[in-house]
Amino acid sequence: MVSARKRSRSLLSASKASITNPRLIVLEVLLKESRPLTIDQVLRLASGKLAQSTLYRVINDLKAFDLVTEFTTPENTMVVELNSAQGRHHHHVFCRKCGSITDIELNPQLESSLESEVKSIENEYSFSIDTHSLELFGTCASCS
Amino acid sequence: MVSARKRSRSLLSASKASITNPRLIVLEVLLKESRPLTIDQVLRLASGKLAQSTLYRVINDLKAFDLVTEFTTPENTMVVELNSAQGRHHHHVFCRKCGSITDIELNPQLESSLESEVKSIENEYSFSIDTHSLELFGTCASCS
DNA sequence: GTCATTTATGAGAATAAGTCTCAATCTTAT
DNA sequence: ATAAGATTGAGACTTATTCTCATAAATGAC
Repeated sequence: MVSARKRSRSLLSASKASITNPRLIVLEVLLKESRPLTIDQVLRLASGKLAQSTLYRVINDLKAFDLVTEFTTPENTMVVELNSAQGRHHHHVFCRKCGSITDIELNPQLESSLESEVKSIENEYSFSIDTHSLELFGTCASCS
Repeated sequence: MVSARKRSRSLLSASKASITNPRLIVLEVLLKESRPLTIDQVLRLASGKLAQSTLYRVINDLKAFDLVTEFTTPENTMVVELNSAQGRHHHHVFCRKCGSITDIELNPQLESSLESEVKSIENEYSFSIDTHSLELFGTCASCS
């Protein structure tokens, strides 16, 4: 098992991005947690080794390198998620109580009928659609 | 055809909410436009007859009366939408260029398989899920 | 209708998330 | 090892939303 630090390095060098401490820290945190994290969570997990402004900037950089994806919770806070090696298309479940975010995958059949529906919506409304996101809201196991 | 003002009044009285000018103005604007509107759009359409702080408060009130729904665009700005009489479950398409928002309905079959998938996700992840939202992103007809 | 009580409003202050600035510090390629 | 270029940190700034509180409007009892 390669260390998170080494994996972070190779992610950056594979992206031809310069290898700096803040970037490594953010990637390591995301690799170790392997779940979507809010800014606050990343900041806390980096335990003060990171300026807030740097974190925001680093996230934008990593997004540009296509290493992470950014989205926002229903409460409008920014969330970062590592684009895993496989990078499967997936969706999110938000817990209204504790705010936790869980990745889910739809069963492939449904996902593909969703995609064909999207195609017919493109026609019907003459939109051109490049992504979709399905979000589920409720209460997680530990909160109910 | 009943006037927007009258319809707004009866919406409020049906909700046992007190009938005030700002509330009427917001409801009228939403009734007249009959599409989701951002805060700025509502303010502009109310042409200065409404304090910004009042608008935010009124929106929260109307939400509490279950007369409107609030959500946010991918750019994180608040959007209000009237809960129409029928109040059909629907989804949104966002135009990345002009920011316009369009309501769409999925074909009922797909919507119901989505719902049964949601049920099986509830089991699999032991979440209890109360709503879902599907959002499509792309470019609208007039922008492409 | 009038009045007293309750409730909502407006204007601006306060908060909070995210972005920007710029001098100082790392990275990289040579 | 060094110079050129890219990145960082700290805090100022911006912008969206919420809060405060004195004033004004709405309601319900008479």
